[in-house]
Amino acid sequence: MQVRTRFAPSPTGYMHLGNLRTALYTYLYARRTGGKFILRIEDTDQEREVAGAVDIIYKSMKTAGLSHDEGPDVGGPCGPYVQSQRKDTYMPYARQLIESGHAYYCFCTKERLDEAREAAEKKGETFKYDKHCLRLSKEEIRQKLDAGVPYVIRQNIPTEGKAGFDDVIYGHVEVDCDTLDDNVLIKADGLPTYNFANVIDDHLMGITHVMRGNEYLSSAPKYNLLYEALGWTPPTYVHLTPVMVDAPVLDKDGKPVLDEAGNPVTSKRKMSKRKGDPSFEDLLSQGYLTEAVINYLVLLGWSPRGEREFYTLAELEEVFDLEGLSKSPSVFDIQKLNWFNAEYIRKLDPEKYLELATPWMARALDPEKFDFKRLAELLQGRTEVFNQLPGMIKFLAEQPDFPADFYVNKKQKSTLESAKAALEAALPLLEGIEPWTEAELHDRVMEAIPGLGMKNGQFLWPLRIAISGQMSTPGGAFEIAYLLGRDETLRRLKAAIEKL
RNA sequence: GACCUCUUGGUCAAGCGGUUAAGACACCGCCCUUUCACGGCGGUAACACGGGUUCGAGUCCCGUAGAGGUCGCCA
Repeated sequence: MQVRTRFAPSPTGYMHLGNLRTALYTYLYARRTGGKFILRIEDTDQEREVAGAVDIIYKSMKTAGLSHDEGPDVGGPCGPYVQSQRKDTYMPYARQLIESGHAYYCFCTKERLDEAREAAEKKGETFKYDKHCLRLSKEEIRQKLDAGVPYVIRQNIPTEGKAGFDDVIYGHVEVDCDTLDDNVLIKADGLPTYNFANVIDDHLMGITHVMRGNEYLSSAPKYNLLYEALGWTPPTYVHLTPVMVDAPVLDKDGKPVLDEAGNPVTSKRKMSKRKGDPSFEDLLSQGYLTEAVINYLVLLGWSPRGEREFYTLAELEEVFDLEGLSKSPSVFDIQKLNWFNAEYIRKLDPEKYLELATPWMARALDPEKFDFKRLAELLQGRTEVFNQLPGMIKFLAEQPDFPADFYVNKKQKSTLESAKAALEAALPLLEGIEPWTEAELHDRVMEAIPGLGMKNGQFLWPLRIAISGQMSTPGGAFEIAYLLGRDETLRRLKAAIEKL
């Protein structure tokens, strides 16, 4: 049987990384098995509708390279693929379940339920609907329906026995039915809840493998009960672990909580856009490469079981499997992502790098005044994330103030005295250099250093400090001098000698 | 609180009854070097705990602890 998987996000306005990873795994499994990948929009909560949110989903999937075979925008044999447009498909199944006794009308008001919930909470008990409306007679139900009393339809969970399901990652999971609540299947507005819609749609769309977040693990037994009641074969379940983040614990005022040593206390929690964790879009706009994010993400919770770490999407489509999926949550590690990103950036064609880096460099420097091409060559091997670029090069536009002890470097045998001597020797030397090219700078300076009785470091270290004002720079003294140009280099050099 | 699930270094993870318990990131040291980075070499660091089962357990079973999830007319 051909595999059919689906990614079924609800439109929230952004693609968070946990969702992206779920989409990725779901996509990969379909591709690997030669199956179909379906996109379905779960928008049955009309109160939470966010304008433009569906477009963000399309856009994110497209940039990530996760193309779907069926979906709202591309069509397919099982449409519509937007749940709010399938409103009428759910009710008949709900009626069928009522007929067979697996569901029932419920006329309880929200107020009554809230009270009951509160009462249960006070007693320290778990709230469970008391099946109050299950006891209504056919007559009573008829009357209320005719009178237009608002109602919902609830699943009628057996009061005894067990319910369970099989999961590829977790194996067989089973619970006592009496711990399960009679969930609402159809809401008062006539739309189905997720609990119902996912079962109906997955079946109608022929989904063979349901891959979704592990937050559904607890409710999966109920879904299986529904499949049974409808006489359908349940899909293969694959519940995916959440992506966590190890974040500082905040107190009521939003300040970090500190331990006795004064270090921030951290704890792991699910990644959350609302708590400030980055979404896919955020990462891209910060200067992460799509390929790096995908590569990092696929390995966060899945292992190819080898030593290889670099994979393109196309390669993943060949090797992804369910066996490598992890059972425990994984913590998102920005440092490892940064490393992946740096690796991908280094592998970029220089022209491509220049293209991507230019807007970031332009935030700090005027492209008319600086040689961006040369700068890009210098920067490519040192870029982790593009948003670090402006900070790395802004010293070229404006030299920062720096303390004199920058000149002191034990390893280079540079002291305040030697630095002063080096700079004073450098000034006339540089003044005579023509043309002002890196090669010329390099050759003339290198041939002059031995005659000054200095080590390379004794001369070059202070020179670089004097003209950059920084301990570390993207490039050595010659590169910086070239980028700065003759006038600015000499100006900075004179100012530095003055200060010493 | 109840129910479900999980637990190998700081992080991602390999391991599927017998290993000196891989590898990667991070960190530290050395080398290269006009700084930083890159690269090369090396290092610190883990099977949550307690019981079983077994000739033998990170691997199987049971407890305990810790963590995560669920308990909505949200998905």
